[in-house]
Amino acid sequence: MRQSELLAIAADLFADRGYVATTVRDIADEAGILSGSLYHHFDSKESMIDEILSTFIDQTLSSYEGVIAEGKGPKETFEGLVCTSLESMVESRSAILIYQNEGRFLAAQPRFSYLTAAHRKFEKIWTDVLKKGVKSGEFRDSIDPKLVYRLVRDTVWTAPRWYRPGGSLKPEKIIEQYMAVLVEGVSSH
Amino acid sequence: MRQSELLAIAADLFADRGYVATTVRDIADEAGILSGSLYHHFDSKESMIDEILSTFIDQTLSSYEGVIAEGKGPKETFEGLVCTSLESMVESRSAILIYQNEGRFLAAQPRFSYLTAAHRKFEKIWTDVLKKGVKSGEFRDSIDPKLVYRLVRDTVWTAPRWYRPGGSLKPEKIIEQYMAVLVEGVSSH
DNA sequence: TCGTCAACCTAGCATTTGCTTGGTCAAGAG
DNA sequence: CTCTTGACCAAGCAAATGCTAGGTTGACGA
Repeated sequence: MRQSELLAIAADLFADRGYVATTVRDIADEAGILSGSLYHHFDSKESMIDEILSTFIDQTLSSYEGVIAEGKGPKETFEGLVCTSLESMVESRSAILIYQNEGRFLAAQPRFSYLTAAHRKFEKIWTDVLKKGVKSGEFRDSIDPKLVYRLVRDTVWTAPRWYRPGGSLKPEKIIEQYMAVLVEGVSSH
Repeated sequence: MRQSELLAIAADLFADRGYVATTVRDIADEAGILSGSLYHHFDSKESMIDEILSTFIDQTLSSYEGVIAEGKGPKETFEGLVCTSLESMVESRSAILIYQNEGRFLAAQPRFSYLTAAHRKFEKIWTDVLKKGVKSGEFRDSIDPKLVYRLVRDTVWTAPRWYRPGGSLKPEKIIEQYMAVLVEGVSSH
C-alpha cells in the first residue's frame, strides 16, 4: 500500500520539522511525487496527522493493557509500563514526537478530541499502578501519583527527541538506565 | 521599554502554538497593534526568537554557575541544579518551551549556532557533577552520566509543558516531588 | 513655537501555502 | 483488444505570510 509509505514519510517530517513547518510539497518531494498527487491518497494534510496519531494511540493503549493483563504486582507492572513505553521508541519514534509536540495544540479542535480522551486513559493507567504500589508499601508513600505520573511519562516520551535509530547508542542501554533511575526513584528503601 | 513587552507576548505565543505556527499578525494582535508596527522594534520575526533564546541561555548558564560556585558536594550540587532548573520554570516558562521545541531545528542555522555551544556547556556541567557523585560513592556507579543527564534535563525542562502559572498546583510541590524522585533515582543505598 | 523622535498606521507586494481540476499512463481483468 | 482502476502529473487559484515604504500622531525638550 502506497498510503502507509507516504504516512511514514510524513510522520518523519512532522516529527523532525514540526507539523506546521512541514509543507505538503516537502512530503511529496521526499516521496518523489508532486504535491497534488498526495490528494489522491489523503483528504488533507490534517487527515495525515490524524491517521498517524490515532494509530499510535491505539497501539500504545493496547500495549499498556497487555502489561496490566499480566496481573503482576505494582512494581513489576510499573517496570513493564516503563519498558514498553521505551521500547515503542524504536518503531513509533516519530509518532511519539508528534503526539508530544503537536498534541496539545491539536486537542483543541473537535476532530482531535480523542487525544484528550486518550490522555485521560493514560493517566488513569499509570496513577492506578502508582497508587497500588504505595498501598503495598513497594513505593514511597510520599509520592504524589499524578505528579510522578507526569514525570515518568514526560521522561520516557522525551527520549525519542534525541534517540537516533541505528545509532551507536542502543535502545537496550537506554531502557536499562531509565528503568533503574525511575524505579529506584519511586521505590521505598 | 515596549520591546520587552512585545518579546514577552511573542514568547508566550511561540511557546503555546510553536514558532512557525505563530504569525507576526498574531503577535501584533495580542499587543494591540498592527503587524507592520512590529518592525519598528525588531528586524524580523527571527530576531525575536533569537533574543528570547539567547537571554534564556545566559540566565540558565549563570544560574548553573552560581550553584557550582557554592562549592558543595556532588549530591547537594546535583540537588541545586535540579532545583534551579525547576525554579526557572516560573519566570522563564515560555523560553524553556521554545528552547526545547524549536531548539533542534534552529540550531541548524548558522545564526543559532550558539544553541549547540550552550547545549555542550549544559551537558558538561551536569555530567561533571554526576561523575563526581559516582566517584564519591554518593551516586550508584552503574549510572551512565551522559544518559542520566539527558533523563534529568528532559524531565525538569518538560514540566513547563503542563505547568500553569497561577494554577492550584504550586511550583514548590512540583520541585519537592521531582527532586525526591530524581535524587533517589541516582543515589546509592 | 518648533523640531525631534519613538510608536504606530495605511496599504500593499512577493512568496508560500493547502488544495483543486482535468488530464495521462501503465497494469491487470474480461 | 477494450475497459477499468490506481497512481500520478500539469497548471493554477485563493488565502495567508513575512516584510516594506511612506505617512501620521502625540509627547517632550530647547
